[in-house]
Amino acid sequence: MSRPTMADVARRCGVSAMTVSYCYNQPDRVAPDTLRRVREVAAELGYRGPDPTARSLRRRHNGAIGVVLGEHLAYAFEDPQARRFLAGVAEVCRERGSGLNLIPTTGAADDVERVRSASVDGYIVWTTVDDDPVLDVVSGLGKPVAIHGGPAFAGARVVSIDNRASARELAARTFAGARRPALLSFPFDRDRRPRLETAPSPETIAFPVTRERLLGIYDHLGDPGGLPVAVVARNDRDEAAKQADALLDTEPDAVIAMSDQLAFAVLDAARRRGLRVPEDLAVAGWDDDPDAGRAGLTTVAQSLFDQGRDCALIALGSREPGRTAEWTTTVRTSTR
Amino acid sequence: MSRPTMADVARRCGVSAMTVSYCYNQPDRVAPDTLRRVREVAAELGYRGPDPTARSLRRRHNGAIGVVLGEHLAYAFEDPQARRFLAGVAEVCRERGSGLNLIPTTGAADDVERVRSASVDGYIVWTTVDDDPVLDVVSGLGKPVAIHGGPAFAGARVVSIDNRASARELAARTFAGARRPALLSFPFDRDRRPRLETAPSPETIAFPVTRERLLGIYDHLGDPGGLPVAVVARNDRDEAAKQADALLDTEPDAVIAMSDQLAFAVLDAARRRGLRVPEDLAVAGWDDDPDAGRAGLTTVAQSLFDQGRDCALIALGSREPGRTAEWTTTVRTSTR
DNA sequence: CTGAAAGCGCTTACAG
DNA sequence: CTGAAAGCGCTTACAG
Repeated sequence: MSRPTMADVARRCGVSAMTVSYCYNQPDRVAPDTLRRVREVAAELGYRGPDPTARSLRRRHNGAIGVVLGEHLAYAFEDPQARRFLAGVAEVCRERGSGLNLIPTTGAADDVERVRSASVDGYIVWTTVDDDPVLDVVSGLGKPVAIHGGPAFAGARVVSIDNRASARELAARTFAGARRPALLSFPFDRDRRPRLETAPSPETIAFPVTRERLLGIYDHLGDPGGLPVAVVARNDRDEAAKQADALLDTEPDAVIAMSDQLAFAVLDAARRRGLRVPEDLAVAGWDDDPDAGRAGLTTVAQSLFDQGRDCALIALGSREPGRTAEWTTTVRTSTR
Repeated sequence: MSRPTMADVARRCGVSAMTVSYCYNQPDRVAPDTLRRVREVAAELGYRGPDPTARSLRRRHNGAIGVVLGEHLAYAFEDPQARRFLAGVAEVCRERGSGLNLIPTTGAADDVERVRSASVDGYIVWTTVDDDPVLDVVSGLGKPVAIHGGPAFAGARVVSIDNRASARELAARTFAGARRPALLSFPFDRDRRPRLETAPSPETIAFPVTRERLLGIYDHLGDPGGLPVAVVARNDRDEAAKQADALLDTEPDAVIAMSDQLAFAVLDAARRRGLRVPEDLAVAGWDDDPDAGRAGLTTVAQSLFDQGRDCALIALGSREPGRTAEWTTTVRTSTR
């Protein structure tokens, strides 16, 4: 015999399968003697409890949520903010006894099927582009969907700060009195090609968070004029060094970076050039990273951990109305 | 009507359910006209494809592996080696179209049930103790199990370097000519209490990797005598600063650390005290971290990424005999 | 190229 | 306190 089933245990005990089922699901309802017998026989047969898949089918409930990551898993683990977010998701999963299914996607053709065929009760989408086919599939499944950072999508709820408003406020602070503002930006789209642009059009940006922040900055500037915008391949301090340098080559006197990691790259580059911060160069970022205080960095503080929690609650079917996440500008010494 | 099922599509099409099934699973076998009809009707009804749970039950195959993490998820993400390991696991999952289920455990009572009730085809166990009840459950499920680093367990395969041999060799190198060797160690057990011990007994150590490395060091020393052993709470450079200091207070002239992260903590502490490396203090670690070269650190190189791959292949049921992972000592300038 | 039937292993509302 | 029956949504080997 291969793995014993509930029916095997029942037969061997001389009881019905549903009595065995009750032993695992509502042991109080079963006579103590029966319970003991069933447990003995189960141990003897090597039966370890109800098959999770069969149980899920019957209960119409998987006890797991899927987290769709718009990048390689290794990248998601390397990004400090992604880690904080996932830690928040994991905390809720633990509280609720729920499983956590990681689904990395990279834009490949089989992404959609891998996402669809995950046995989960709800989805969280992390880092996606406006036209991601995964959004369409996931939102048509009749399961709850939380999208972090956007885009808004019918059948899904977005958890995000108001990126545009935060960018507007940060620009007002950082670009005050500046003559040559500049921006170090997250990638525009999935190809993640690093480059230097001038006042790019927001419509060309596929990542909603990036686009909203650019829009907020344009809101403040009124006319983006010749705003230099360096685009990094990903949110990594060391990898961004080159683009930070390219940006400083344009001789800005104020730089907004789309994260503290990128802002650190700007501060590193400024130090190499002997620039004084904030006198020669004002710098600001997002996230209020643990190192931001030490670095004196002005930044938009937000809790990715809490946003991870919110997304998990949504994916688990909590009915609370999605509220916009909180943010606040923490002003330190890197701005004038 | 709630979510449409395959039967709904079949009825609406005037075909049998199994023809619809074939449309999704073996479309070549279906007449082109039928295929088109079925797809049309499915789209119309909002049917997105076979239910993953029902399919899994029927096929007796979940298309996912479970990774049991012996710590909070946030910790696993913070440890560079854990990240490399998981990246290796994820790579195989992508190649095979398999899902990846993360199951953090902390020694709590409900760990066992959460692990058992995951709908997965195989397990990987990362960072566990000898008497972990999870090992017992997982190995009795009739599913393939890979344990990283040990302990050996009936019904499971271990993927690991020979930690004892590597420690012996590293000790021979690092402690050569030393009069006062010392050790900065991983935690001994799940309570992860930082402390300073003297020549602790290997039997008191619940984590197999830690124990094997201590044994290898004792092999070299012959008599561990008064070997100072500082124990950290976890594998984190900054958090280990305090224990590194406590260890240097014993005035050793050679320190082996159980990872490069911990070795960096020793180098940091040595720098603060103005000690010359290796003249005053020899230092060595494990892992050959990306930063180890820059730091001139002698270390036992191993690929956690490849070990992650191996574990994933085992968990997916690959029949290859488990081979011991490779390691090699990379000698740099931190030892004499 | 398509279908009738069986069955994956379990849980549930209902009787008794 | 326990059981007979139905059914969760699908796939498969077999006929035709």
